[in-house]
Amino acid sequence: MKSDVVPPEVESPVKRPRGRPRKTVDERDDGNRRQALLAHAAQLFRRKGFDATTTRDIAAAAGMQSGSPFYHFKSKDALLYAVMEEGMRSALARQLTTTQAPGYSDLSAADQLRLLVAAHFSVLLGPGSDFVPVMLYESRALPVRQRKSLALLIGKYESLWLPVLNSLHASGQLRAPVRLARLLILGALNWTVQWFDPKKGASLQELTDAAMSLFLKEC
Amino acid sequence: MKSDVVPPEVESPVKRPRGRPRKTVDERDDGNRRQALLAHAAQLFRRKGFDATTTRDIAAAAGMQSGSPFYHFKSKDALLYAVMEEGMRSALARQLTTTQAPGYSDLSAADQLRLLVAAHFSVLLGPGSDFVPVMLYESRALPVRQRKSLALLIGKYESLWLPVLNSLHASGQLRAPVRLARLLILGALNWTVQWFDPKKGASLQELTDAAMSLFLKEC
DNA sequence: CCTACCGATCGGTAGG
DNA sequence: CCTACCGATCGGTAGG
Repeated sequence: MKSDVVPPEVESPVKRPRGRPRKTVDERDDGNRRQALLAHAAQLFRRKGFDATTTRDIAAAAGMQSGSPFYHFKSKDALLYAVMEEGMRSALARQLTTTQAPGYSDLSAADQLRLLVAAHFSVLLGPGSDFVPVMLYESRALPVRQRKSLALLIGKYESLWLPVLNSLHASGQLRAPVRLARLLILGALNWTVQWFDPKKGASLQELTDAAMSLFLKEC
Repeated sequence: MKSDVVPPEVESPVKRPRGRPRKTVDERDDGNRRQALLAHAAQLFRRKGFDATTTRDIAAAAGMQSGSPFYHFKSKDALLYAVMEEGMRSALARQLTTTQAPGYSDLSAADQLRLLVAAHFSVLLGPGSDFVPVMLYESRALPVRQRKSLALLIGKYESLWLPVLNSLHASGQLRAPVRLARLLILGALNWTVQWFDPKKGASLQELTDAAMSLFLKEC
């Protein structure tokens, strides 16, 4: 197919007043259209993976034409990064409201860990939780630059677990080295994305109980 | 500039009669070329993911031209499946030689679990271990038909853990429900693919010790 | 296993 | 945000 048929009717006398919108920013804040794109992108990235999801898929899911996502995001990578950043932001916010709630510091270390685990599961498996799983399982698709930027947030999130784990290690309820214990515990939690189905089997509560009784000695 | 570089030694009189080889089979067993394709595919699938790896990448890594992988595998999907099947086959073989070794049944349940964990880590993180990680992290890319076929092998592998875990549960060394415990434990182990680096940090031995002391009560 | 392709698709863009 | 594209790439194949 060559360039032969140009429809002559598409000639508007009134051009756009000030040219096209700036393209130098990664995204524009045009309200809910951008949010809709993010939510559908998160869902599709989670279900099919980043590479197997086309920008056309995302546009169609949001009710747009194929080129329109690029009005809101300058590239597919930028969309992925926005999804992941939103995921980390919500995970961090959730964790902070947990640890800063009144009475948290009065709890036993075991109960503190239980709250952290429950919050982690909630943001990972609860309703509307597509952003964090995408961050966990698709970060390989991210350019190195942005991966490092995300690593800062991840490091902050992981460091929030250390005081509790140190305390449990000191009291003998956690015997494994704290650094390895944190990696193994978070691994067990993160892997639930692969098999947990809220509509059948165990509840989030039972899952949290099982994790606690698996990790802690309390004897 | 094409028909002059045919090495005369590959011209076997009994080789191929004429025409092209049958295409009805998924693969042909032509020895090490097929194995080389599999190994390079496993490595690339693991590092970049299935969708981000092109059949041209694989061909180049194996020193072939872009169309040649399709002489050995009828599709990119067939290559992925072959990698995964090889992964599961080696994992099962490893696990069976562990549990059927002389003296295994005389060990304590805790020591039996330790052997299973060590074998799992070996096949997951040891030298030349690209096949199992691909199976763990890329099965979403597999057509449903073949995914179900793999699920049989996976179920068999997972069921091998149940006797040991049941025994530990009965003796109080494992308090979590066995079904959930198995999922959480294997999750913790499988996630090590994301962070374990054999060239720095802990050794496989230390990793196994940490996992055992994290999961078991031994009190 | 190579050469020489093809049809389809995809990320992205010009211009409005 | 839509229309109408393009250049590049990719899985796969015909024929030897």
